[in-house]
Order: sequence, then structure tokens, then C-alpha cells
Amino acid sequence: MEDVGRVAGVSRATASRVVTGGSRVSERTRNRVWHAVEQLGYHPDLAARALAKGRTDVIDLIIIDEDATQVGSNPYYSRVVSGILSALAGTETQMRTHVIDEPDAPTRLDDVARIVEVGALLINVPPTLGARFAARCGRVVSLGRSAVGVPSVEAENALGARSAVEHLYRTGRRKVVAVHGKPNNSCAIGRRRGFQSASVDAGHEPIGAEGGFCLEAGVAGTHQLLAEHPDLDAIFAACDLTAMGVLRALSESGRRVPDDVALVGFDDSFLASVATPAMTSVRQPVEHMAAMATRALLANETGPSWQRIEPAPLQIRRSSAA
Amino acid sequence: MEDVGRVAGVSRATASRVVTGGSRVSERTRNRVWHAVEQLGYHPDLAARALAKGRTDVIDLIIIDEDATQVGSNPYYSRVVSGILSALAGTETQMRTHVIDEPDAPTRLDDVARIVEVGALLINVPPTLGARFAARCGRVVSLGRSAVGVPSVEAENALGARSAVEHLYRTGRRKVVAVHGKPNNSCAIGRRRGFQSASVDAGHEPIGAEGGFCLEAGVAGTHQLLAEHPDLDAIFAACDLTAMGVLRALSESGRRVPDDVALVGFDDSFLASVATPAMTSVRQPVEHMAAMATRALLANETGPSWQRIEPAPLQIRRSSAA
DNA sequence: CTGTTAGCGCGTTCAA
DNA sequence: TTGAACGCGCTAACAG
Repeated sequence: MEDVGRVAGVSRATASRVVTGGSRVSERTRNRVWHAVEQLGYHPDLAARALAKGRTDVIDLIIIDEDATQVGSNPYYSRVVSGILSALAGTETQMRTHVIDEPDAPTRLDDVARIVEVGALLINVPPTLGARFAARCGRVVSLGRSAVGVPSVEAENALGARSAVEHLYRTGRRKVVAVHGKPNNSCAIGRRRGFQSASVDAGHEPIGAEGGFCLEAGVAGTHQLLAEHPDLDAIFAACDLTAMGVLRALSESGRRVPDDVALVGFDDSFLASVATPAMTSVRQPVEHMAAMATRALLANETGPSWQRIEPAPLQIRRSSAA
Repeated sequence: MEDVGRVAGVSRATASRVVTGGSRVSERTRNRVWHAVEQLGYHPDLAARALAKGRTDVIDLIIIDEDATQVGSNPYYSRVVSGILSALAGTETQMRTHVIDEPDAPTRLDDVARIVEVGALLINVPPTLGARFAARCGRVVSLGRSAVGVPSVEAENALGARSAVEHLYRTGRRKVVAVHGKPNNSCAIGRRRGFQSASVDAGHEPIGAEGGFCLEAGVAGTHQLLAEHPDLDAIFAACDLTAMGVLRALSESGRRVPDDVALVGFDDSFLASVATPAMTSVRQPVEHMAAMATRALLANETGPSWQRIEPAPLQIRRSSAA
């Protein structure tokens, strides 16, 4: 930077001004400095800058999982990462990832809260912990609704689920049932609500099995539903992974998709497109939501009341063909 | 840190010594310092440390992809991330992710090479660029073989493919064909070689379709193979994603798996376990390989001749049942 | 084994 | 609009 100044014929301080903000510097000087930067191939030292500014340009991604070694098997996380990185592209800001085992969450979250710089994205953090984290550090967005007062971005879970059910009845199905997520997960709750109200509106009693966002739940739930309601002809699954389980159980039971039973998942992750048959799914724009949260943190525009709710349009594929 | 020293009754420098290495400090002093650290809840400032040491504790993960927005759809990447993070757990070292669009690779790689600190992990970097990168920065490991002289860790691709073919013939299949990966991908090359030699050893002419590590390749390759060799009764796919495509094409053609046609994939990603039927697959221990590479970088034990080759055991599931 | 001292590279005040 | 000077929090020489 000393050199940049020298080459541009100005002091180090002026060069710094140009490189950082560029304000209160004459047009001519600015050009000369940028030119020198190019010429010398100068790149600022992030560590030094961080020390001087007292803040590192970094966004913290915080993932809580029952089994930290399993995060590699969840398509959701990589979509989030992808969204964050795209929002960070062209920025000097980096992403820092913390994967926390569920049991360690209370302690580890406090540790992380202390070191947060620009902001943090929370995934899978239960409301209590989310609220605590937000209290300790502000500058936070939760992916999926958390406690009241914790900024969050989520998909229109209820509306998405509703559109799935409506689609199924509209295309001629007579008995649409569901495999739900866990009763305490906010996303799962919304989807369940949407399913139930849409069922009622269509003149049917809501029929569903308890589940969870995993394959096994789909398999077990489907077998249970088939046993109790052999005349079902459509299943709404709380997420794509669950839907994959539904697909397997249906195959095991000799029911064909979509001929005998129609299937709709939720997420529209790449699982939906690689499944056989390709799966109709409610699209959750995860990348977009993560990018949006990231940009909000960068712009420091997240307050306790900050909230975004994104549409979740139905992506129709073969699994629900009439 | 000044405070830590004061509380422990020593100078700042001594406190620093204890916190960093702890060598050449008397037992008693060390205890006192650690005690003070606890008491004050002291946490070192990473930026300051980085500046003083002249090096940031960070590992760079570099991913090249044809479409950077699609990295969220590739299970391989999240497994790598997961492996790196597990190796970094308990360390002060962070992970920094760079996703690079294929066309930008030459320029961007040079940029990144300059800022690498502890070391870099390369994914999907073609040999030429890999060699160039290694020349510029050393401290690199490629996941999957790169150019000669570039440290790398890879799975026993050929042997893994061989075991898949042997398994299929041993369980009674008569005509095992393959959908390959791209001809210029090192992993794909190894798997192809394994398939071919195993086929020959089993007394058959190797039959395969060109492909790529994607769904579409599996679909197209399978339709082509079925047209040319209607009597095939087993397919080896170069990766799980391709295998999902094979599954779809077989379904479209009315062939049942495993009754009419057996299927074996490669990777043993979570796709293999969510597929219907569950898919036999050659296990590539991605997380373990990434963790191993990371540890090698941390220990600075990677030289031009550093190389690890990990076994790729067959994971047998329903798709290849006799 | 420990204390003293000198920067690491940069942002930012204050004066000019 | 610009330059000089200070300090961010820490590590690493060098003495003692």
C-alpha cells in the first residue's frame, strides 16, 4: 500500500481512502491510485484490514444437526451454501461454517454468538435457542421461522401445501392423504396446516401420518396409511426426502405412481428431478432465500421485525400426472 | 491479553506463549495463565493473530463447476465440506469456500493461489490447471488425481469398478454393460478401465455407452444400450447420479430392477440409499478422503509425491439382488 | 524460563 | 483534498 501510494504519487493514507471508500478524494487522484493498484497487482491484506477496522468481513452459517457427520447427506444445506456464496460473490466478505451437534448446541451457540461479525444465518435452530442467540448478538437471520422477534425468511409453507392438495383433487384424485414432518418443526407445521385446511375445503377429512424430514418416515407413514386407507389415491409428503420414502413404500406395495397413486413432495430439491418417476414438488426457493438473508445481513437491515416470506410455487412433474 | 497477563501475574508475552504453544513455560506459570484465561473468558482475536503471524489459519476449498449455481445439487460437494469440517473441528482453523465457474477458472485460480494460507483442496480442477496451481502455491491436495506432481487423494476407482462387475457376473448375470463418465475425467477413466478389464477377465467383450456424471447421461446411455443390446441384464453406472438416470430409463422401457436388469452405481452417496429399489453402489469414502487431505495440509506434510489411494468397497443393496 | 520491544498492514483521526 | 501519526491485538525476536 505504501508502494501504491508512491507509484500514484500520493501518501499511503490517500491510497487507503481510495481503495476503501473512494470518498473525499479528487477524481484525478483516485484514477491514479486505481491505476497504481492495477499496475502493482495490489490486493489488500484482509487480516490487517480486519484488525484495523475491528471487524472481519465474514458471515457465519450455523447449522445444527442431530448428527454432524450426516450434514453431507442433506441436499438442503448445500442449497443454502450455494445461495450464500452467490450473494457474497464480488464481495470481500467470506462465509464461515459452523456445524453443531444437537446436544452441544446451547454451549456452542453462545461461543459462536460472541464471535459473529457481520451477521449469522441460523439453520435448524429451535426457537428458544434462536431467541437466545438473537438476544446475544442481533445481526441474525433464521432460515425458517424461529421465535418471535428473531428475523427470519421462510417459504409460504401453508400456501404451498394447499396448492399441492388442490392440484391433486383438481386432477381427479379422490382421497389425498399426507405424511407429515415433526410436530415441533415450524416448516412442517405450516405445511401440515395447509394440507389440513385444503382438505377440509375440498370436503374431506384430513388424513395424515406423523413423520419427520427423512426417508424412513415416508416409508413407515405410507405403509401405515395404506393399511388404514387402502383406497387412498394420492399422497402429499412434507419434504422430498420423505417423498422418496413414500415412493419406495408404494413400490413395495405394488402400487404404481402416478397410475394408482399420485405423489407430491415439498422442496423441489434435485431429488424431485432425479426420482423415478420425476416428482411433482412444491418449490422452496432455498438458494434465493439464503441469498436474500445474506444480503440483508450485509446491508445491516435486519431488525427484530425483519421478515420475508417467499412464495412456494408448485412444480408439476410426472408423479402426479392424471 | 494484557489483562490475562496481569491477572496471572506475568507479562503479556508469557501469556501469549501459553495460549499459543505452551512450550518453554514453567508448569506453574502455565496453570496460572490458563486459569486467568478461564476467569476472564478470554478468546484470542483471530485477525490480530493472523496479522502478527503473517498467516491466517484457513483452508481453502476450491470447486470448479460448469455452472456455479448448480453446486447445491451435487451431493459430492457437501460430503467434501462435511469431511473438511470434521477434520477442522477442535482446531482454530477455518474453511473458506471458492466456487468458480468453469470459464473463469484460469484467472480465478491464479487469484486464489496467491491468497492461500495453510493450504487448498482442489475439486474438479483439470490437470493442466491443477499443475499450474500447485506450481504457484504448493500446499495443495487435489481430490481425485490431477497432473503428476500434484498431491492427490483418490479412491481405488478401477478396483471398485472391477468388484462391481465381478459381483454381477458372480450373482448370475450374463451380460453386464456400462454407462461411463466423461473420457477426460480421471475418476471416470479409472472406473472405465476397471469395468473393461473385469469384463474381459470374465470372458466378455466390454460394452459401454459414453456418458458423464449426470442424470441425463444415464437416461440416454441406457436407451442406447437397450436398443443395441436388448439382452443386457446388468448395468454398471459411473456414478450414482448416472445410475438414477439408468433407473428412470429402465422404468420407461418396462424393465424391472433387479428382476430383469441389475444395477450398480458408484459413490454410495445418499442417492443410493434413497433410490427405489435401494441401489448397490461402490463406496467412495469422500468424507474420509477430504478429512485426510485436510489433516495433511494442516500438518504441512504434502509434498509433490504425496498421494493417498483409498479402498472403494462394494455396498450391496437390492438393485443387484439375484 | 520470562520480560521488553518491535512491528504485522491497514483504517482513521487530526492538522494542514 | 491530502499527509503524518497513532493504534488495532497479537506474535516473535532478543535480552536477561
